[in-house]
Amino acid sequence: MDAQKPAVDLVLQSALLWSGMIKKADLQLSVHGISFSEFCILHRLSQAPQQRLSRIELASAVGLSASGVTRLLLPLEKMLLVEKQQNARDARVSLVKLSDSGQQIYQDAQQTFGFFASQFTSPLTSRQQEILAELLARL
Amino acid sequence: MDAQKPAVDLVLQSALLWSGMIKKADLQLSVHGISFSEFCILHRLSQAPQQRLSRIELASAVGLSASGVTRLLLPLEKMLLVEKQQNARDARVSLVKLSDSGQQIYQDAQQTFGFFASQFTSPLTSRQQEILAELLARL
DNA sequence: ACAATATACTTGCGTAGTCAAGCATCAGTC
DNA sequence: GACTGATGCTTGACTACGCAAGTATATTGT
Repeated sequence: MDAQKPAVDLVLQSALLWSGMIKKADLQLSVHGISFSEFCILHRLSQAPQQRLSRIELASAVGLSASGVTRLLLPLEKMLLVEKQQNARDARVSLVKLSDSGQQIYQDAQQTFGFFASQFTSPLTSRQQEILAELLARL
Repeated sequence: MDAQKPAVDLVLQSALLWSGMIKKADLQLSVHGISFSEFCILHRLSQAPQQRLSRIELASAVGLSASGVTRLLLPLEKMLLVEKQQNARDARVSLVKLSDSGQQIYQDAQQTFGFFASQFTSPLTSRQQEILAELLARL
């Protein structure tokens, strides 16, 4: 049981760190009118083939439930950052495609977020960041 | 801008990882009738001097707002896991003290959580866990 | 071909949390 | 000792989800 203490501390420390990180990121991104979750969506879409994905792919890519994605996309559709499209092969899936203006907003937000992420990780050397990424990737 | 990509990926990867981790932890802890946030509260209280803290100390310790703490504590008070106490020196602060039954529940939950945390971190050697903790501590 | 089951959502309802406003109390200043 | 501002906390209104149930479509077994 005592042997578990480092693991417990590691997990709790990390949870605290990332909840704070998300709040800071939200604050930075708010100048573009989007939240961290919305940025994640745009980010995933932007690197998807044809800038489009189904809603469940999106859900797992950003760690949300299907209903969470549905609700997150509503305002993005209203802002015309994404478009709803149909899949010819399967009428159940409704694809989400990054629109031109969505691409534009994403580019701007990506600048902001990239700067933020660099700042956030700046206490580590790039070698240390690599190590960190690799360790996290194993979890 | 391309130089920022590793930092961006690192941050997004981590956010996804920890949101998933918290969901798993919530699931494990649900057998004790508490959430991950509630466990954090009990954990901090248990290691505080006299097992008690003010609400704002608790808030910053678990990464919540003051109002978030007020609301989280309501059910815990109803379940009698914590008690409200007054501070003789300052009538504004209301201290939160871990009750005996709270201590008991915490011990049980801590077993569960310790096991979970060990499992979660098991892909890494303990040396790697140390390195990870140290890197995270710098952020 | 047709039932049974599985998948991709959407929606209603509930919970967890935030922010802003308000209240009580404390600390410093005149 | 009354005024001013900061601090600790609570509450109202809101947002961001999740889960369970419902709908539409696809797939599989017979």
